[in-house]
Amino acid sequence: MATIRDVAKLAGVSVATISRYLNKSGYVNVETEQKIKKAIEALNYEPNAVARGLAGKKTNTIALILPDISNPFFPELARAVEDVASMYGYTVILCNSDDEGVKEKSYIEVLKKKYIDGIIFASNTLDSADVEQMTKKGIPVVCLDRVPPKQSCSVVRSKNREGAKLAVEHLLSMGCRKIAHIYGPQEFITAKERLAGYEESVKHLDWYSPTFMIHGDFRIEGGIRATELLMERHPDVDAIFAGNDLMAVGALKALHRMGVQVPGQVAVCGFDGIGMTEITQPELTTVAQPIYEMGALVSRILIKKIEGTLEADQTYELDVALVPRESTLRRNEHASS
Amino acid sequence: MATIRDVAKLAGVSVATISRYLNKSGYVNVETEQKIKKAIEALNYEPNAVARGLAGKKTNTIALILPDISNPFFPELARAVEDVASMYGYTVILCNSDDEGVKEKSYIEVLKKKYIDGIIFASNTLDSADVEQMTKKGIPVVCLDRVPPKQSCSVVRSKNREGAKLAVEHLLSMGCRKIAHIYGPQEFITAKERLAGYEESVKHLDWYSPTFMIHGDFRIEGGIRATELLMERHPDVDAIFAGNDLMAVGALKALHRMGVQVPGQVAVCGFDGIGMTEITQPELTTVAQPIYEMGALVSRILIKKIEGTLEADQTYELDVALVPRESTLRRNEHASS
DNA sequence: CAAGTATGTGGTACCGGTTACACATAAAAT
DNA sequence: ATTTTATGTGTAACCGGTACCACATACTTG
Repeated sequence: MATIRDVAKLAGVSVATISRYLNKSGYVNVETEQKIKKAIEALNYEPNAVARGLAGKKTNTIALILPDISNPFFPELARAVEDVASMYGYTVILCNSDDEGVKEKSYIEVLKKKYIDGIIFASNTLDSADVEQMTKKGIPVVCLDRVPPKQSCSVVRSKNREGAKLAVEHLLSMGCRKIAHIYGPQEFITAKERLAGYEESVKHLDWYSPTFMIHGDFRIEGGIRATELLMERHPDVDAIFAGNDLMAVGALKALHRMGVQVPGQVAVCGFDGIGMTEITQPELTTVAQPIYEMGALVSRILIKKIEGTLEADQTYELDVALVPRESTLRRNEHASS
Repeated sequence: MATIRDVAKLAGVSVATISRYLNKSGYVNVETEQKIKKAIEALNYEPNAVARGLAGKKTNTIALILPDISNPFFPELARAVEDVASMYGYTVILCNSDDEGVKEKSYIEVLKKKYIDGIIFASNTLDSADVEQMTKKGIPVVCLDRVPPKQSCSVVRSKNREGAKLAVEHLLSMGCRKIAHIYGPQEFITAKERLAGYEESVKHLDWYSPTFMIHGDFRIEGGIRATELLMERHPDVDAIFAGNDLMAVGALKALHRMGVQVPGQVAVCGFDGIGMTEITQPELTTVAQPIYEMGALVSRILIKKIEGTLEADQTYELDVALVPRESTLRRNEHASS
């Protein structure tokens, strides 16, 4: 591999001039430019990114820390992050934290040593102290969805509370009268907000009771167990709003096993809009987050922070959209509540 | 951030000694060791990975180039790769190639500049010339599943032909008599081999005809279209073996739309063993590849090559396993063919 | 007792870039 | 005519490590 000094020698100029040429910083004469071009061509020269990183403390690398890439919510997000990053000339490091603070911290240690330019957090546990520490050390951080908006960094999230309301309204409009909610672990702000939205929407209704709210783990298995518990406790429910799509899938599975018709006897609605919702039978109604857009946005924001184009930390709240599908399709549409 | 020279100064020794201590290379006196430890502690010193990378041409970073992380086959694989990598102290860079040669090459360019230690290819287009070029430049490459085994690098793959035979045999044992195959794009060696396995298994049967082999694109949509075409052409098929799970899901969807019972009228079997197969209705029988194990293995092999523990390029063929589920469950089990 | 070897440490070139600063020249402004 | 200012280029320190080599002791060996 040729180095900048080789190029300098061949072009008959100094390394400084080459560097200036490469970075378009400072003056370079047109003729010199030609000579340099030729030399670079001839030597097949590629500037060494590591050396650049060391000298400039910038590596054009960002990290994406998420709980688990094999959780179906994240691949699309990761794809979006990487698409935007690569568009801007950045490379993406993938980290699976399993939502464990220890792992997160150990990743951060490594990433700092590697002069990573910025971090996207889609993982949970980190408290704002940690984040602040990062940003103070000059490493921009952007958080995604799952972080309480104590403004120590920019945050991209979506309207969970509103989404939950959309779901409940939709179910009501479909004629459902007893709508249960399977909520996710309350450490997740998303789970909390969705639960709150649900509660707000239903608490004034005559059938309302806290026993319609059942805990789940944000995974299929949890959705199954919650649904079993629910149907035992309230055989008369006619709708389940799950705190995320995975649990909704679980609900579907459980109901199918019990021989309960969906949407005939019980309607089911999820939240997130992951691809899976289109392959269940019946297809799953869901409150879709714009997953790809969220990833693209979070990536763009991080890069802007890195490049100094953006200063103020801000919270971006993206709209969610109800995607009505078969799992909530009922004959008596638009019945009055 | 403290540097090695700060530590040296505080400990009253030279940087060389610190370096020796850090890398456990060469001698360091026990007492000196204590002083160094203290100094490191006091300064909260962390060696700079970029500087190390520049000096040692080793970055403890590997790249995973795959077509698209949002293809459900890859998240689990990526997870495995990252798990193993992080266990060995490596960091993983994620690249989505969309199976486009141009993108692959541009990633490779960047990765070389970054002194990446090795590359895992789960992407298609690269020919062995490219791979050879890499390995010659001292960058170890390991290929996954989708690459023709012209031995220019180590390859991890699974037994596609055998898997296809398993699928056909299973369908036959379930009493199916006319088994169609939706094959994937023939640029993919996996698709080719599965097709070959299918053909071998059925060509001696009296109903065999090339018209039972239909082209699909390895995605849900392609599975749907292929199934529609197939059912029009051969309304009498009683089983579909799809070249991958996504197309099997498509088949399921198409059949459901047509009002064809699965497995009653038509049994469906996929290939890959992605998570989706457990959430369809009916659940999908599939020839499961050990996806996580493949990822873990490929990662381990790459790291061994990087660290010189492994020299000879080898091909690892992993076993696949038929996972029988509802989509092929037929009354007349074990009927004779 | 001289030579050889294991132990311990320091000086410094080097990895391959960036960039501050000095210096030179030509054109524009005063 | 002199001072600015814009243009163009080179020298060398620096980023923060690694590792080769020299050198100094303290024991073994022959």
